[in-house]
Amino acid sequence: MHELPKHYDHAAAQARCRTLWDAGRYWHAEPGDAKGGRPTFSIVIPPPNVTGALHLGHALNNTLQDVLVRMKRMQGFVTLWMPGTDHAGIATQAVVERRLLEEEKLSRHDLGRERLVERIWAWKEQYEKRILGQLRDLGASCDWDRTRFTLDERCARAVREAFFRLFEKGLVRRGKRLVNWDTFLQTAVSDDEVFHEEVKGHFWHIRYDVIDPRPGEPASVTVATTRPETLLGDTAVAVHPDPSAALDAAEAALREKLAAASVKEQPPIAAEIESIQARRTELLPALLKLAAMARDGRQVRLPLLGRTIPLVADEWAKPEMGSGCVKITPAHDPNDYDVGLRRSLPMINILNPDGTLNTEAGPYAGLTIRKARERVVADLEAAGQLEQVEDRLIDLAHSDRSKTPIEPYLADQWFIRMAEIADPALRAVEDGRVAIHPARYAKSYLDWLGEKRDWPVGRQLWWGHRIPIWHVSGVSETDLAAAFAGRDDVRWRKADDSDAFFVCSTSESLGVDAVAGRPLARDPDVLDTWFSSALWPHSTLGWPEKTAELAAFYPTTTLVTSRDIITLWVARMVIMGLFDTGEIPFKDVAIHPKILDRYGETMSKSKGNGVDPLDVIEALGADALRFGMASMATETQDVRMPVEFQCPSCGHMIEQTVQNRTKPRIDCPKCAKPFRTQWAQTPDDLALPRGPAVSERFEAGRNFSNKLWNATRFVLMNLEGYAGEDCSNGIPAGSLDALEDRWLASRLATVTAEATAAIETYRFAEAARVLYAFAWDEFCSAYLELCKPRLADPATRRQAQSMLLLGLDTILRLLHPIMPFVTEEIWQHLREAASLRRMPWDGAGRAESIMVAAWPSPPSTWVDATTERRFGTFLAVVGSIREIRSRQNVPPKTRVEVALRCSADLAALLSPMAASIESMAVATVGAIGPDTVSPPAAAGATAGGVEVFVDLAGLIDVEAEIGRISKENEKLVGLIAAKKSKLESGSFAEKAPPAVVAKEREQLAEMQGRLEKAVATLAALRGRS
RNA sequence: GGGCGAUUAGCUCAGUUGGUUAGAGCACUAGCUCGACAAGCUAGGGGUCAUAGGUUCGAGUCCUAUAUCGCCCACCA
Repeated sequence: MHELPKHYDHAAAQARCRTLWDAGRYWHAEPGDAKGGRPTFSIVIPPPNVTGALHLGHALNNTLQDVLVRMKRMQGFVTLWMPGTDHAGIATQAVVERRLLEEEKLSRHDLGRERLVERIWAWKEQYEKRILGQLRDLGASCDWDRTRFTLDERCARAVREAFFRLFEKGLVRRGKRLVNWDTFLQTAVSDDEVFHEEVKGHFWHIRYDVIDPRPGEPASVTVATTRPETLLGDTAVAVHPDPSAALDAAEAALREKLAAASVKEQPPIAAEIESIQARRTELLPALLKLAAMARDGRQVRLPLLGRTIPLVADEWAKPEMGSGCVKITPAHDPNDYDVGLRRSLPMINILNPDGTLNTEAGPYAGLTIRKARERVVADLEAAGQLEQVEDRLIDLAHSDRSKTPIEPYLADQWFIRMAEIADPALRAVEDGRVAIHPARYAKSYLDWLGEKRDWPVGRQLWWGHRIPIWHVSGVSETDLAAAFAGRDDVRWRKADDSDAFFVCSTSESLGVDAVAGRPLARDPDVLDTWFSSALWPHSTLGWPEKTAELAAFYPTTTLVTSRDIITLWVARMVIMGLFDTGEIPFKDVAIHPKILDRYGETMSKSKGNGVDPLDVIEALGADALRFGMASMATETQDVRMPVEFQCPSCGHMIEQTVQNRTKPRIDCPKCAKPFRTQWAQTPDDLALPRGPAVSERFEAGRNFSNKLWNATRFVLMNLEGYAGEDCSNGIPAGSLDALEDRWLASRLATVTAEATAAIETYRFAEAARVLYAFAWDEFCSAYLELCKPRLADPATRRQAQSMLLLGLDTILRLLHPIMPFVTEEIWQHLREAASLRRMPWDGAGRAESIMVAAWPSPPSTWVDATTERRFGTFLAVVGSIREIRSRQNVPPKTRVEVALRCSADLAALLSPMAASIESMAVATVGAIGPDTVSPPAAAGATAGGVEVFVDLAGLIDVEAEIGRISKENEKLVGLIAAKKSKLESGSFAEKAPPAVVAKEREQLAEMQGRLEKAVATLAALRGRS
């Protein structure tokens, strides 16, 4: 006999399974296998950044992908899950640079481009290994032989080719753009890499004097700014061209808002209206004059530098705000930049790339922004130009990567024109070729893409794909044509604003030093990380080569990702996939929720509210983590996950709160022993045992693993004498005479269909719930219990063994995508102990691993609603006996005498089940049939049309029974009254569909019958007491 | 400012096109060491489905408003 340990050992099982899977390479996909018409299924992993370790979001994302991939593989698809990591340009370089500065006090310039890139590669090797290891720990069945990296040679080739094609079509341009400049990393960053944070600041009111004011004209204008140092780059002061009309419009808008506002919102709006009215008398006359002066082309003097700058009329200056006038610094403010373009103003860049001021700033050149601000303010004050200083909270843009303030900065940038290439991507989602699940997320995709904003792709970094462009000046079109004659891997284009040429090539090196004696200079920029990410589905498969992989697996089937990168990544993949290959990159996009902590905050390492997936894997097992993840993957937007610290000494769970989550050590309130957290710094703290941050939400999965393990343990303990099935359809000889066997077969067919459909439509939580409930409540609690007496009887033993194996094996296969380790471990035990078993859906031979076992496909003829209903009656009878026992405080081992009154039909059904009732309810079943008479002292109940009598003679607490029945009757009377009034109200019976009405009547009759009987029982009991 | 979503048991969440007496896990209460499983078994308590209106024979489910919370996007001299 094959006996298992009492507890499932997840650590040992995980190690064994990984060895087995790697030995068999079951995760590997060969494109050649798809030739015989076998369907394919492919997924590319959203490549994790090599900046660090995987977090719970990754665990969720990858669990869901693996669930899909494992099911499809078992269903016989040629299944590819492409793994890989992302070089994450700016993020990775920032991390490495910061460490360099902290540990060696070196900047990237001290090291130089080549050596810095070497350092980053070393970092990448280390973290990539760790990340891939974590994915394996999670059980991800990626095709490890194909692991890619967004910066590897294959991806680089695709990047050069894609860029080249964009360049060739004139979609890559270079021009002046106002960018978010990160002065620490000295690169432009995209809007997506910027976060806003409120900081305390000031609002400075500065007076600019009008040049040669005429009588009756204002002698000065006052403007307000939070960044006084930018006045050094001012090239105008703006006033609204028609301040009177603008005030009217502002007031009208406010009045409209006031009318629609709630009572609570009204006062501040009313105050705003008042302030506008006040402005009409206090400010408007001056503004009107200024507007007229602006039309006359009058000028003001820039304080400190003394330059003369024009007064311009522009709608951007809002008369209802501030002084009504605004300084214009086109090179350092996005709105001012627009004004500058509209009014053809000069644009003066006052910053060096490192954030110090350049020579345009005159005496302030060389100062940092902070120092310059102090000096400018002091000098303004000394000059008497500073009118007022207010304290104010400022929403300041910071770089996501360096955490330093962003400076808007005018610079030459590469960008990709979206106008032409966005349309096909819009259409692909509009017409459903790319389907987003849940569908509501399609809106953010379409909205974002509809704006068709140019994509700035250059980054002034060293870590990334170098832009495949060379600059050359002083040459002619003819020189270039001569130099690159016969080369179709080279294209060039004249710069828009100079006589230089840009030369683009798909080759890594152009192979020439000079064109007509002029040197070629490689562009120093690298591409935005998202550029290589956008190519990920086709670049990993070998594009632009016409590889077998590309033919077999592209377009991929499904992309699984979280909602925050729908625009950044999903949309760009669709754009580039269509542009490069003419085909969509994937058919389905499955969006999954974000995991938040108990307060609804996003998890992050810096907040200290995160959970390390490896802690969960270690403490509860990878299957527990995965089951929890699948259960959380509902269609709602976020999932809250309360986090606890687990005391390493006593196992006690300590709720993680805002107060304790950043403490380096915590004293366990139960055992009083201290443990350390991720924040431990001092040697004393570091010496303590570590208390992992976990969540009780994963315990259900751990318990479920153990439940499956023990169900298996039971089956294996009872396999003696098992000789395999002797019929070809997998259903044991003797067919399905027993009700419970027909029921099991029916349930297996139903549950298989439900679970399969749920996974196929990305309802992972539904799949987890259905399988959990079936395995636990139906297979273990009901079927397994029923088998106990049958296994003891030689006449039924063999049938029970076969059916137990059928049920267990099916459950294992259905659960394998969600819980691969425990199901594989059990599978291997079954291979050993029950090698003769054969499932109806198995072909010849037996799978060495459950990974490649056939997905169950019970015939729909197994589904039998009548049997399921009847079995429900049986379970209800057992349930009501148990309930009576419990209420009567009958000791668990004491048998009770039971009689059942029911129709002849039901009696025929229940009689063969008597032994089962006896074993499940610790009872002795007496009479069953229509003529059954209630014992004189009995506790009664009605269950699915069966009257259950438990003889209480000698055991009972009659008063308790009277109390219970009375209480129940009260409830029943209420329900009956409600139902009656509903049926008799007239309108219900007239208007509701007949089927619904009939059902209601049926229920009413049943309730009334039940009540009558209960009243009779009550009378009998009262008579005795 | 624009868009999207959430509000159901103490906690975390399900709840299909409107139709039995609204479910699960955890937590709670009582009882249980019988050879599958105490990470378990049996039974139980606990919900005017955020609030106010409306549509309907019938609303957790549909509509309108309100409140609270969250996310995305844009903007803030």
